[in-house]
Amino acid sequence: MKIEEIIEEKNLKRTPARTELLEIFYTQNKPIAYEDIKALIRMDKATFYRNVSKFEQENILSSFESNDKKRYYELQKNPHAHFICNECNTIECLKDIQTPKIEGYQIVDTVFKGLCKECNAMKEK
Amino acid sequence: MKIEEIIEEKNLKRTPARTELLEIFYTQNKPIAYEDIKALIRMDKATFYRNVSKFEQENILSSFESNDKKRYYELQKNPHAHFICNECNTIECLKDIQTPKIEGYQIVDTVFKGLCKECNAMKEK
DNA sequence: ACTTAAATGCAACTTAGTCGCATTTATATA
DNA sequence: TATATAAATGCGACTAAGTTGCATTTAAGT
Repeated sequence: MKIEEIIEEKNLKRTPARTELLEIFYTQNKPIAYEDIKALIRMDKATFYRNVSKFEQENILSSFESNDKKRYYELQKNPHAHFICNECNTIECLKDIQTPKIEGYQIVDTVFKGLCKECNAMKEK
Repeated sequence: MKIEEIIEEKNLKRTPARTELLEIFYTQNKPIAYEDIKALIRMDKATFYRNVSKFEQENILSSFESNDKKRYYELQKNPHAHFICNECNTIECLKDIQTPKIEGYQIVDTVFKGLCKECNAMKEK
């Protein structure tokens, strides 16, 4: 689906800031925080935060907080779980892991925390 | 296991601040953030953060970040997953959900995000 | 009692994220 | 095509979580 279609489908105003943001989220195929994106965008940070917040309400983006206190945003097409390593702090997309269902709840995102493959192997030695 | 035993088992110095902190974590049987605890403790916030950080290194506590940007800490005895509601922001302990294993990784904590039972039922209507 | 490394308190600092307000702009309608 | 208006933006000030450096205190071994 094209960016313009997403914006219009949700009855949002099609502003340059929003197009710019969604284009970046489409290109970067991983969760990104404001810090990662700020050099690429022209809008004010208040505009950034207001827009991602709106996108989240509209289920265009999902987000989670990482160990570094920053909020990471990602497009909601192809939802998948994430793994945050407590040792090296990298964030990994787990596209092959299916997350469990919980009766009555609606799960939008799943975050596992612990030791990633590399750090875990390191520790075994 | 008693608090004194935990501290000594990990070869930590037994200070009043640490005893106080662990006593609170034992009493409160849910994840707590600095804001929740600050009225109850006498230590400086730097001491709080340095200690919970140390406790985490020693696997006495685990932590995760919630929607409100705050880090929540919880004792590591009886580890279990958590559910954070994107609507009402409550944090729920999922003691009956067993978290999936991932080959090669060590999972310390699992956080599900989405709509809790109440908010999900509300939305169905 | 003495020694010493570790823990603490304090104050200054950093930075993610928010908010109010004046201005601008996308879109609907006449 | 001009106009009205609600929504979006930029700016600047603000909030609060968490960190850091440093001087002082303290737990624990000898």
